[in-house]
Amino acid sequence: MSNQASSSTLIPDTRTRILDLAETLLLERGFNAFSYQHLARELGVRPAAIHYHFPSKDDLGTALVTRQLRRLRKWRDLPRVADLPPNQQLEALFAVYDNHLGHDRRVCLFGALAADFRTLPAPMQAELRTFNRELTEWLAQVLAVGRATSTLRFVGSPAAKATQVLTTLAGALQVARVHDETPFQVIVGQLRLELLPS
Amino acid sequence: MSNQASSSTLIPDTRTRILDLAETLLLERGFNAFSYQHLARELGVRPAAIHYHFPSKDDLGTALVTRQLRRLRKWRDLPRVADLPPNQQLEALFAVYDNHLGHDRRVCLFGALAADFRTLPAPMQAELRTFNRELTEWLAQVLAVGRATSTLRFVGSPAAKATQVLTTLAGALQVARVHDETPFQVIVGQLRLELLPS
DNA sequence: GTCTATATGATGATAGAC
DNA sequence: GTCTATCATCATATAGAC
Repeated sequence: MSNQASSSTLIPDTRTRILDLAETLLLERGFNAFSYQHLARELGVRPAAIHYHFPSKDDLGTALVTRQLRRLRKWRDLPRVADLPPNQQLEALFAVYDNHLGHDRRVCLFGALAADFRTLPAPMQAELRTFNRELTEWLAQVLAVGRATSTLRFVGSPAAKATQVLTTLAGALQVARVHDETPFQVIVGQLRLELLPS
Repeated sequence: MSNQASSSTLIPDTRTRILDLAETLLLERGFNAFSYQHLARELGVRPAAIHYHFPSKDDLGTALVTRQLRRLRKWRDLPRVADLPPNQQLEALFAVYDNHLGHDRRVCLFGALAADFRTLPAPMQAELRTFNRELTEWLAQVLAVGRATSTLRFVGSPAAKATQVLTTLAGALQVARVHDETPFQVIVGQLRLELLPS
């Protein structure tokens, strides 16, 4: 723990370098499409070196989701996000997905793991459920306040709309992967058109 | 070709049995999560027997997408679908996704392949793009007619709305996989609420 | 504490038997 | 034409060197 990502040093330690690379491969190719060999080759070490930091691939996968969950909570609670009006919180959410698009059209964590879900280790499944539940609850709250203050507009319950919007955004990144950026922009444009009062 | 699925016999030939099982595994576990061994064990043959019918896994994968594309075109052109009014065509589409849900919460073809897209062979990628494009074009047409005849209601272009709705449906099956059927029903309920005039 | 050499099994694919 | 025995390679994982 001498050189963590959270410290002030600029050079990440091996553990963090592994996590960063694994995250890239997960979001760009899928969990079952990269191996310890891929990681090791890219990092200039032997596969077993990865096993030291993450005994099994299950451990690595779980660590990846746990880190993302930690990031979600941190992001959500940032003053520059938490203190925004609901319509701008929604835009901040769009910006996160747009940022994925800019990083070589990465899909989001949920979109990367949903299809292969049944092949994932149980702890990873549990963490991903928590991740999605907390994100949905956050957006439901944003939507509820937004409608109450007339800065957002929609029919149905805030919880239902939150589930729908997040599902659409996850899917939009997948469509962008299969085709190009256009459908993503089209979908987000459609969401804005529907949610933001004219 | 002595015993094809399209013939009147009830016992599918080996090739069709392979395709059916591979399709199940693809939609329930993902393309990179099943092997020729899995197929062979289940079918009671050796892995190399699969290689006879589909020389490489790439060939098998491509055949799977091609078959689904053929089915899509057939379904779309069925009188009982093509002759419906737009709102009922939309319901017919929902029924297809609901049917996936009923089959052990299978995701749709697109949802199964999008995350791992970059690891797929080029012909498979091309077929999946065609599949998604044709489905979107079909729905866009349904939506256009629906709005013109006041049986469906939405803002934005029919093409944009079609892209959004299909993306949402694909995502809804993925959410159902990760959690349970509830979010799927919630999302489809939300789509009905928004698209069908009250 | 950190990593390398090595083992064991699964993977996709070939050559050849029936 | 259809499938089986076999292969080379890659997968994850362990035991042990530094």
